[in-house]
Order: sequence, then C-alpha cells, then structure tokens
Amino acid sequence: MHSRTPSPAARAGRPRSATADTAILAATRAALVELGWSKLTLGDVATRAGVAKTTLYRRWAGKNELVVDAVAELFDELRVPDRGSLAADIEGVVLQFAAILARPEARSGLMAVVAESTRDDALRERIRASIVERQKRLVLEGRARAQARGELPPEEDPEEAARTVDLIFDVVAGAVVHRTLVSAQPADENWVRGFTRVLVTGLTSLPGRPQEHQTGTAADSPPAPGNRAATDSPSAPERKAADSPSGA
Amino acid sequence: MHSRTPSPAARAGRPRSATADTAILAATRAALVELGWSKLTLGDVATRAGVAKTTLYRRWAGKNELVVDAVAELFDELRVPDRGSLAADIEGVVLQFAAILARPEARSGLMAVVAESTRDDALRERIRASIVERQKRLVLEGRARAQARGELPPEEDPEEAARTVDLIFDVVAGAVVHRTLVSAQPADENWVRGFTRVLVTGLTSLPGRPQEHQTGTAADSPPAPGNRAATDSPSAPERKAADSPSGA
DNA sequence: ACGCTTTCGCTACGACCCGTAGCGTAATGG
DNA sequence: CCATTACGCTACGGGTCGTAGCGAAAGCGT
Repeated sequence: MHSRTPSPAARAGRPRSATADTAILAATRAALVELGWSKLTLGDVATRAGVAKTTLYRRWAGKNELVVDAVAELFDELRVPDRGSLAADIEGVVLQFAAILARPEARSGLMAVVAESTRDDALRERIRASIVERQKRLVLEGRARAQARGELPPEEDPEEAARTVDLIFDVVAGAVVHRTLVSAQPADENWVRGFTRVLVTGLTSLPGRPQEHQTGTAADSPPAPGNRAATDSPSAPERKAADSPSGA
Repeated sequence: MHSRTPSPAARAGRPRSATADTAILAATRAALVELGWSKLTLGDVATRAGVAKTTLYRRWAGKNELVVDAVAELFDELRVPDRGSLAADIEGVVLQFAAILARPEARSGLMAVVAESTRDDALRERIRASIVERQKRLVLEGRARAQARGELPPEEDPEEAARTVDLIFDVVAGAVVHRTLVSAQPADENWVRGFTRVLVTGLTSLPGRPQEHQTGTAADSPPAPGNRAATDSPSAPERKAADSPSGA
C-alpha cells in the first residue's frame, strides 16, 4: 500500500473553496429575501456570490437542494433554554422557532421546498436530515429535562414514547408554521402562551394509557409505523458530487 | 335610465364558457398529479383542457391564482359530521381534512401557493377567502354543537372566543399538514385519535381563566393581538377580468 | 521541480416556458 | 343587424434552464 488517502474525502486535486460555499448560501438567502422563491434564479445567485453559474451546478443538483441547505443554517441557533418548568421551556423554544419563521428568507424558502418534497423523496430526506431531525432533538431534550424535574413520568413503552414525541413535534411545528404562514399573524408571546397552555394541559392531564374505548385497536399498531431510525448513517445529505461542505 | 343591465355581471357580448372553467380546473388538478407544481405549465394545462392558452390568461392572472382555485374545490366536500361528542366530531373532521391532504393534487399544490403567498398579499387573501375561511367555519360549527351538548361553556368574551377559534384552527390544520407533508406519514385513525385526545383534553380541562401559577401573566393579554375581522367584504377573490365562474 | 487530478471561471448553446399582441371567428344582447 | 365580448390560433421577444467545452488555477505525491 503506497497511496493512502490521508483523510477521507480529500483525495487529490484542487480542493473546493470553502468560502465559496458560505458565500453561495448567504447569497441564496439574500436572493430569497429580495426575490422570493419563484423569482430566484441560480444565475442570479451565482452573480451575487461572485462565482460562476457552473460552480453552482457542480455542487448542488438544483434550486431545491440549494435552498434547503441555505435555510437549514437558519435553524442552527435553536436551543432549549432552561427556564425552570416544562411550560416555560416550551414557550422559549416555540418563540425561537417563531422568530426564525418570521424572517422572510425562511418563510418563502421553507414552504416551497416542502411543497417540492412532496414529489421528490430524496429532497424530503434531505429536509428531514438537515432541518427536521435537528428540531426533533429539541423535543427530546425538553422531555428529558421535564422528566428530571418530575413534571413528566419516565417513559415505559419506548415505542409509545417515540410516537408521542412525533405527535408533539407535529403539533408544535405545525401550529407555528400555520399561524405564521397561513394565518399570516405573528406568533408573539400572547399567542405562544395560549398555545403552550393548551398543549401542556393536554399532555400532562391525560392519563398514561386511558382506554381504547370506542373505535377499536389503539395500541396494536403494526411493528413498523414509519421508518424510524432506519435512514441515518449511509447516504448522507448526498451532495451532487462528493464532499459535504455544508456546516454539519 | 334605459339600459338596465338585466343581471349583474352579464352585460353584453358572448358569455364565458362555464364548461371551459370546470375543464380548466380539472386539467389543472390532473397536471398537478402528474407533474407537480414546479413542472406544471399553463400551456400544458390549456392543452389538457382543450382551450387556448390565451383563454387561460384572460381568466387567471397566473399559475398561482389558477392553482388556488383548482385546489379550493377539493375542500368543498368538508362537512362536520354529528358523531355525538366533541372528540368524535373533531376526529371526523380531521380525518376528512387528512383525506384531502393525502391526495397528490392537494399536497403539491397547496403548500406551493402558500409559499408563494408569503410574498403576495393578494394571493394570500385569495387563499384565505377560498380555502381557509371555509375551514374555519367548521370549527365554529363544531364549537356551537359542543356548546349545545354542554361540553363547552358558552363564550363570554367574544374576542377571547375568536382568539380561541383561531388557535384551534392553527393547531388542527397545522398539525395535520405537518404530519402529512413534513413528517410524510399518514394521518390515520390512530394518529388522529391521539391528537384529538391531547387537543380535547387541553381545551376542556383548562378552566375558563385558570391561575397564573408559574409562567406569569396568562390571561391579561392586550386587547388587540391581531387584525381580526378587518379584511372581509370588499375586494373579493378578484379574478383578472370580471365575472367569477369558480363554483362558488 | 514535475506531473496528475480536480476545481474554477468563462462563453456559448439548444431547449423550454412565459406572457402578450394581433387577427379572424363565434356567440350573445339590444 | 350591429355592438360587444369571448374564443382559437399563430407568432414573437425575453428570460431561464442545464450542459458542454475550454484554458487556467490550486492542491497532492513523488
């Protein structure tokens, strides 16, 4: 063995410009603010970033993938503040989420790529990995903290717990998105307070597993409801060519 | 006064073909299914509908407005079934809503126009009037029914009540949309049951104006959080030219 | 220092779609 | 029968797409 590649994915030749990546993503967000999704063109982004249009196509397959990466960076700042109670923690996270969605580059970009992802499985997976999964971790973190405080009981059935996390996540993210983008009204403190009150009340005051009273089978869902924790390690965000310069 | 227009908006000349309208909207939905939003072209829709491309532009300002009208018709079938209890009624409506969102023409079309509406106020108003408002009426209907049953107390402060309706609407619609489009998992009976349980528990088991126990002021929200009930009567869907052939 | 490899900037290109103008024709109402 | 409006059709300039091809630049290994 003579030619050992010193580090993975640094094989040979001229390396990709890292500054170009950040410039392109920043230019994409700027273009989203000024033009919105539909009028954003890759040629324009390339000009703003000071690179050639062909460079863009060498790194991203198209507009969709580029915008996903550009928007994903906006969610890097999300944290779970320790405010002392479950309700207060949720309020804090929701307010942060709402603040991000209030920015025009997120508004116009995020929903557009989600819409596109309904016809493009690879794109949806990219969104899930780079945006959704990061948010879901916040829910897990908040639950762990609430359990440590004794506000929530420790989970018994892990599968049931996972389903609850998914439910909470859909409710929280969905409500904020709908309030912000569809109803077009600010998710300000008042709204977040009312929303959190309903959510926390609904979560804490319902018994662990009440009764499968009416409709029928409630807990014997088949073993594979989704594809939880089955699409992770391989086939990362899968850039067009090779390396993965996006923050990560 | 001699030239009395016999009926409003039927002034003179050749009337617009009503069949063409339905054909165009149906063709739009078909194109959404086959091509999705991004690859849908107006020329293609015109060909499918058997009309000239210019006819499309005489009636709709562009792709956005056309798709809004085409998708809006999908929501005509929404009803509030009387299942006997608030929880069961909500489950019924949510399941209907989920069924509509499961159709590909709604998935790819709805989110795309919502995304576009973030930069186009007229488009957002069109969506609100033709889609959102219709759904919100279901919430009002369900609440009235629950009040008649005694499950919910009659509202005291009408402004507070309106705010609650908006909150419920954002939570329900947002959660279903997020579950369906972002998480990309079916909003089936099991999920709807769990979601409804949390929502109904949160709504009913919180007293009308409880205690500002931990987080702080919970009820003294300022009087004007949004601009409710201020954009209604004038400037209807405002087609491009004149008449309004969409179902209505 | 020398190649080898990969990236970069640039130009040019065919293909496609947009949105409109113009024309002759069809369908109503007065 | 005439004014008015809608329709189908064709054609057009303008813009974007995504790719190909080229020479030059920037690293790595020997």
